[in-house]
Amino acid sequence: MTASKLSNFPQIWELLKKEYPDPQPALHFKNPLELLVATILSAQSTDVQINKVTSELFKKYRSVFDYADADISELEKDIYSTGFYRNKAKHLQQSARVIIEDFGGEVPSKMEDLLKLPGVARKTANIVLARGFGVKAGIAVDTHVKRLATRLGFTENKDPVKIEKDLMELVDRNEWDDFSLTLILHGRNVCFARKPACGQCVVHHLCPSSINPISKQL
DNA sequence: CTCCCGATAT
DNA sequence: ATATCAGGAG
Repeated sequence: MTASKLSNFPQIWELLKKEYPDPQPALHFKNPLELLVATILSAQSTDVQINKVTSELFKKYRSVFDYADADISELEKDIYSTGFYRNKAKHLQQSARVIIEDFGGEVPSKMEDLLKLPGVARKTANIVLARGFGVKAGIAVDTHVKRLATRLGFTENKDPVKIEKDLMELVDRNEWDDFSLTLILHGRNVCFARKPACGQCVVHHLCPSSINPISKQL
């Protein structure tokens, strides 16, 4: 929590906003249920892979009852290529049953309720709340947000919940959702996990982790 | 902390 | 062959 590193935040965020105006989610969905399902499936997978699976899945499973009553091994096959398919199938079915039994069959729109669904923690809940219901409950911290927030010096914490808290203090509440999406886009396009392309980064001169030694000074 | 796990890029 | 991907549960 050193003030020197955090001081770059306003400039970095302004430049990233200019680089990614109107960032949009990559997952395809038409309603809160589809968003919830796609986000549960997205764990440790790519959105390209998830969209490939959900384009068929959403034709077959149209309501929470379709998931609740599904044959579990059939559901596992239907989501197989997303990875972690046993856990995810179980989570989808059990979440659907909780939604039916405790929430009147409607995907809940409160953080407290979403966290009662198996397979849903803060990252997934934040996405569903922000994009599904327009509720600003927090900032979705996924692997990209975690990596970039650390590299850019926005946090020194490693626990996603603590990182989220740090970010919520830095970012204006109205920009929470855009902030997540922007960091994800920049992480996918430039600030790669393995070999960040600092030479192509619009904020490399402000980044404490920039690999380019020339532009780090001044 | 470990485990879950397939698809893709390097 | 290994690292990584809109993570979460036990």
